[in-house]
Amino acid sequence: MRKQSAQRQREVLDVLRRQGRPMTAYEILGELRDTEAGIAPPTVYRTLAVLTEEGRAHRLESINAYVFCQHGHADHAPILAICDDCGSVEEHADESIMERLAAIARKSRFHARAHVVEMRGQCAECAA
Amino acid sequence: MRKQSAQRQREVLDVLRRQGRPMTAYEILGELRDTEAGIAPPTVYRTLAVLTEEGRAHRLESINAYVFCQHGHADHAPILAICDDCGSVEEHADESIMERLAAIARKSRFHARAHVVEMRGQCAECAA
DNA sequence: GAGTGTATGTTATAAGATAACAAACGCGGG
DNA sequence: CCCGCGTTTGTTATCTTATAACATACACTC
Repeated sequence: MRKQSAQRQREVLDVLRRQGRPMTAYEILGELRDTEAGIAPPTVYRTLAVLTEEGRAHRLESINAYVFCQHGHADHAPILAICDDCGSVEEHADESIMERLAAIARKSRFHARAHVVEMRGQCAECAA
Repeated sequence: MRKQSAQRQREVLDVLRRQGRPMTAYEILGELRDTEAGIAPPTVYRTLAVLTEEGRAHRLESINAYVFCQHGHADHAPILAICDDCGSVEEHADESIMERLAAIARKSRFHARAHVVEMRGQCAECAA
């Protein structure tokens, strides 16, 4: 009755894609429980760790939630614009910001392994 | 027996400055309890909300902690380099990154109210 | 088919944050 | 002066987020 992690990952990713909005780990857990009774938080967190590591999902640090990765951007960190009104997230990429961050890191000899770039505010629709 | 919020804010800021490192809300709470017995989490969170709002302290979204603001940078968001080994934080400012973010927001008509820019990795000392 | 290393499941609890209500203060009008 | 009322602060309880620690099952090799 155990599941291969690859299958778990697909399931979680499917939930995120279906919903198309940021979800907390516990919201995802709730969805998974519809089809699989006894599943517990650590399972979800472990799966999300893999998915975010691989860039197939993103963690929204400022709201403790996760979204499906829109962009197939291989390795550059996403810029996430989070609407505080409707909860939607837009994903952007910008090479120049990443370069600039790299430059700052170089200058202070900081070895960056991960970046977090988020904007909080109102999306176009909610601001209208 | 009540305290003016201004005094509370000074106390919290003093703790953060004294320690010179990121602290969680509960760590700050612990320090405050040394001098003031019955203080509770909401008091600390409320004070931190004011301080971060005013830019006198920063919240580290990716590690749920707070630091004293080094820079007196009036209104531009800080770029925070967090060392995962020793926990130190370096604060940077970079106008061009903020402009670039503003440009991205403009293009998608996103109304940004706050920015989060963090780097996670190893500081110069720990990488040496 | 026993031994061993790794992946997954489970239980329990730690850590972070806030809702909801209560009490104190401060200030303007009577 | 002191009453009423809005605002700030304190308190209790609870909710949400996340993980430690241990248990079990599987996969692979010899």
